[in-house]
Amino acid sequence: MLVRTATTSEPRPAGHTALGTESMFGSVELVGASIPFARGEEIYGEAEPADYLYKVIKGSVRAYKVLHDGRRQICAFYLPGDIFGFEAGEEHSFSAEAIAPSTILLVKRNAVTALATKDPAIARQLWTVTTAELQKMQDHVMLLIKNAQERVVSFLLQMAQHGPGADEIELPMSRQDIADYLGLTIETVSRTLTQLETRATIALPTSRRIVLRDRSLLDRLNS
Amino acid sequence: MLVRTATTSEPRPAGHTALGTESMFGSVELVGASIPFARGEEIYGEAEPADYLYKVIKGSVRAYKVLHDGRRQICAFYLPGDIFGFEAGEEHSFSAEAIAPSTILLVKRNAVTALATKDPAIARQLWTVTTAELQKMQDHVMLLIKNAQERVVSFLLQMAQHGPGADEIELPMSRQDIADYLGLTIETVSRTLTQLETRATIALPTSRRIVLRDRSLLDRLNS
DNA sequence: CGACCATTTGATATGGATCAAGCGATGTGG
DNA sequence: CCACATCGCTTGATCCATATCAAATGGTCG
Repeated sequence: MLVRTATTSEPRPAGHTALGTESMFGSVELVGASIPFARGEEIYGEAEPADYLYKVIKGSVRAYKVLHDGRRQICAFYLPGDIFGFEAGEEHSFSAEAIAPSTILLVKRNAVTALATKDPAIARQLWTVTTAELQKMQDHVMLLIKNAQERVVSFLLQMAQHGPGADEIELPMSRQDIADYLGLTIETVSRTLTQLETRATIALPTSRRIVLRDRSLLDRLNS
Repeated sequence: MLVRTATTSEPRPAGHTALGTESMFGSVELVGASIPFARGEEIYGEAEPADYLYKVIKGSVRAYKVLHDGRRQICAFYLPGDIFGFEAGEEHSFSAEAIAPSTILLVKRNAVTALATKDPAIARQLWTVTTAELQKMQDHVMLLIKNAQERVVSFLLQMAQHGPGADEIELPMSRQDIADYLGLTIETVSRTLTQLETRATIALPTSRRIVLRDRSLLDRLNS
């Protein structure tokens, strides 16, 4: 899910005219508040009014829903540069929490949409970010029909695309978070990772740090 | 997934100012071609240029992706009134086929987006339809973490919201299509349906026609 | 009627869940 | 500085929901 956003903080090739989200959230009319959140703190809850759009400046965020019986599904992780909080209606359809100590930039949704009606460039950016989100959701659906190993590998490759270090991943989330994102149990995630380590496909220096040892094999396992 | 679109052909209450998709696809500048498709015929394929937006006039459509090994995941069904073909990039990220003989209205995507930059109302509609699509995808993700019975029940209730007959559903798609949408096998779908019938929760006059006998129980099973 | 295809039903296998225990890192108080 | 509690993770044993394999049934069209 973290794959295709065009909103990383990586340098852009010169001459690339990409309508990054910089202008949307960087617009003088729109500067919002940069607010710190503690680990585990709620940013917004399901069914709360969706008055803001959010951008991760530092840290990471999980967006999730809880079923009646307590099962939790994490719909997305948002890392620095990602924008979230888009909603169909006037209310949030899921909750969002900081995974680690995070800084989040808040911008009034009204302000953005109002500006979008005047400035086609802003409108176009909103569209781009939203369809990218749609794409990520579709990818998530495809992920959920795969088997456990494929899910874990897909997840690792997604995470690898975000960080700057190509083959080394620093996970901001717990095994439980990964499990709830992949639709697996914590035990299955753990077992799958040790299995990959045993086969020397990855290395686990610590539980939160993963080194991709055999990228081509991982790509193959990813389908 | 078929739940929350505001684009059914049902009569709207008088005085309701909903920006239906009527104006978007009905705009004089935008009238496109109404094209007939045979059962099983491809409307567009994955990775083809996404030059059009589509609206189902008659019939039904399945949008799907196929994994390397042949597993097919149906991402969405589109019924009369539904609009589809939104994409993040310049290419379709999945394929679309007519399930039954269908009439599809095609409109140049360029024309719509160009018009959207001039007409905020059109832009707003595009936004609404896209976030509704996003919502449906999220619902689909939540569906895929449920057990077989819950998935089938969710599906039936979704389908029931579309048709005018509250408790009687005419399915346009095969068991295989349902299975590929729910991430189950055809056998599991069939067994679950017979099980619901045995318990008098539904009736199956024919395999394509389903009567919801105990709506409150179904609602409870849906979570 | 007979061929074909979709659906249902039955028997068995299996991947991942569940239940349960062990382990390692981190932190706290004596 | 060291017992000891805590928490997140890993590992093991068993169970179960759904997949898989296989066959029977039923509906449709020539």
